[in-house]
Amino acid sequence: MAFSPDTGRRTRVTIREVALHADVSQMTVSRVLNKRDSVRPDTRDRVEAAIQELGYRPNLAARSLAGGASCSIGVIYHNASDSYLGEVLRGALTGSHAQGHQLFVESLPDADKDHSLHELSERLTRIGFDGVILVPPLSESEKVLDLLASIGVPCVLIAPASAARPERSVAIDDAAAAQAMTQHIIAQGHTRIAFIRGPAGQVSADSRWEGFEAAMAEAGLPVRKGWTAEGDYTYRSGMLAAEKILTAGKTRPTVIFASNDDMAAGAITTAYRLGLPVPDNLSVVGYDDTRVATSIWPQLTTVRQPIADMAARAVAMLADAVQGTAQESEPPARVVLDFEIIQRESLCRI
Amino acid sequence: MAFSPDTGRRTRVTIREVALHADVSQMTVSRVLNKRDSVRPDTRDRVEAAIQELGYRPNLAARSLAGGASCSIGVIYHNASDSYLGEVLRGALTGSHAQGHQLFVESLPDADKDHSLHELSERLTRIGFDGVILVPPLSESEKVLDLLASIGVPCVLIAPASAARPERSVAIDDAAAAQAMTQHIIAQGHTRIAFIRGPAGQVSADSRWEGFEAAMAEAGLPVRKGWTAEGDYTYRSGMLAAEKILTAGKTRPTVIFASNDDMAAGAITTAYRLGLPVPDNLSVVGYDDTRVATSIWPQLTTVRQPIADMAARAVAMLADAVQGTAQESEPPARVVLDFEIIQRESLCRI
DNA sequence: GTGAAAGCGCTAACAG
DNA sequence: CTGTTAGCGCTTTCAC
Repeated sequence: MAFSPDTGRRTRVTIREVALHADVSQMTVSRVLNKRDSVRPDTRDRVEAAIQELGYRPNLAARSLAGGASCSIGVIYHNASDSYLGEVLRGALTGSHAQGHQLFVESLPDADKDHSLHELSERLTRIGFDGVILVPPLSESEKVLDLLASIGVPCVLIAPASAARPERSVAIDDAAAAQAMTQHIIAQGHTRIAFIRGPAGQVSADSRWEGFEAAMAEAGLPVRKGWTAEGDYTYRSGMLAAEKILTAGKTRPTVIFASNDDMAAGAITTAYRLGLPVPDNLSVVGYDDTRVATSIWPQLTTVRQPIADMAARAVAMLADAVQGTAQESEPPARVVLDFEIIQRESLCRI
Repeated sequence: MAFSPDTGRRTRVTIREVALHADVSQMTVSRVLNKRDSVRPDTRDRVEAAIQELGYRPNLAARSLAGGASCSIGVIYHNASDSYLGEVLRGALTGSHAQGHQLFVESLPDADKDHSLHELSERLTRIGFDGVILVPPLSESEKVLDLLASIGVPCVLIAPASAARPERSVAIDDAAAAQAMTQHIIAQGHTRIAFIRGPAGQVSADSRWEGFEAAMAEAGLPVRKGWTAEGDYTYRSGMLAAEKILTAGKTRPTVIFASNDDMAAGAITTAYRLGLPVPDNLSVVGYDDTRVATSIWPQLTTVRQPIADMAARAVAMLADAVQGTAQESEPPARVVLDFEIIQRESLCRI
């Protein structure tokens, strides 16, 4: 560590000192740092040793200034999506630092009110983001997308984009995930399976439903009307949907598959109220693996989305788009990441 | 907007163009931007007009590079604190951008394992944060604090620091908040009040308990042993605590005050299971105003902490500390922000 | 393969 | 009150 002579306070090690120490030029250090061109192996080793020894860390501000490639990215979200937010921010932060971008966060109080839309429009032009990342359910709001398109701000959706939309997006394959989870449920011996779906018309909700149907058909199991309900992704709607399902007919399902964790949590509460402890008398599974999944009891068997990775990826895509690095053809506009089935206590064998 | 002649793509407006446009020097623009010194009103107006007209936005990278005052700040958290995380990051992001700092996020998988502590220690020295922000419950972990102290990394705790600790902190007055909430409950006509406290020994848990006791004493109400239970801030422990309280004696409390929202949610579930709908037959209140508070039904009456503000403040304090801007005397090492009582549906008059 | 020069956009320090 | 002169730490040209 270097110390400034006057104050004695720590001064950050710069590339210059590393160069001096390794007896090379700054450029060579920079090349090693960026794994660029070819640097002779022994030179590289010498530089890396110096970096290690001096405890050098690059100054991101300097880098992005010199590189000229930095841009300011806005993460826009809406209250209802708070469950993702922490993860999204974490991922976006990681992704933007790696590339030296400036990250901003904006919340849109109410996605449906024109008032708020105008506000967003103003803020957007005032701050002048180079690009914008939309967190669900904003990423499914046609109004917001249209607004962005009219302003001409490039954006990336963290969500399954509807096929009709030209926007870039990063998501998991909801249909495949729901199908995989349904298969997992069936593999546990269940045959009487109920489903709580999300709002009709929302791409992600529709896909999850399709995946469920596909797996049921594949297994030759019936999708009973009385064992199907629609919710709006809230805890409350999960309670109501479960009540409808569990009090419908004479026979009850042995498991309820809810399209998100909040509704699964609501279903569990209803089950208890009806004297059906989970998972002893009824299994419940969720989707998303948000915080509720582990903060309730029993903890939810659910589908995990790699939210942080998705956000990091979104940042990278956005940067490419803004800087024109991405050629019109090469990188796919829609990135699909892998999901994971997380087995916890709310689902048991039968 | 300026366009580069070759590509036709937008090029960011710089301070230079603003200066040209307003017919002043860059310095004057800079002074207007930073509200520094005195600039003649009409000059200022001219500059501001130019900024507006050109749609100028400062380049944070350049600013922090030139200012030399930037530092890299790590936000360190632990799984259990995820409920805050989104808010913390939001606030920290805002605070750090305003001052041009670099923000990093690190998670500590398990705060109690030595293994993980070593890992943190390594990462800390490797990345070389200039300072660190600790999110609860990490901010109450003596081990982590000791580690940080031994490495010599300045830190700010988002939490009530124990009086014995020298660390800087930003928090709300937990005792006062719990007392205010208890008074609010009493004002609704309740006299049979139960309390679910957090882990004994944890500063915040102890303070909340003290606040509750103080308000009860003040109102001349008894704190019954059977109506008191301890939890560990999890949903599960809230269920158990509520079960203990509600099945204890012949008379039941009319309200349960849980020390956090998760436990309150657990208490509500237990209440339903025991045939006591909330809030008709039992009121429940929480603390923190995290996401669960509004994602369950009925929504929780709770105490709100201004988490984002706290984080922003923490960033500012940390920057001061790192840069030595703060004189040993002047700014208080412990900042206390205002809380707020949020009235929702889970508490009703009696 | 490596180095020297020039500057990214901004703000400190001093002049005037 | 305002302008001039230097850089901040890094990367981009170009040379060699």
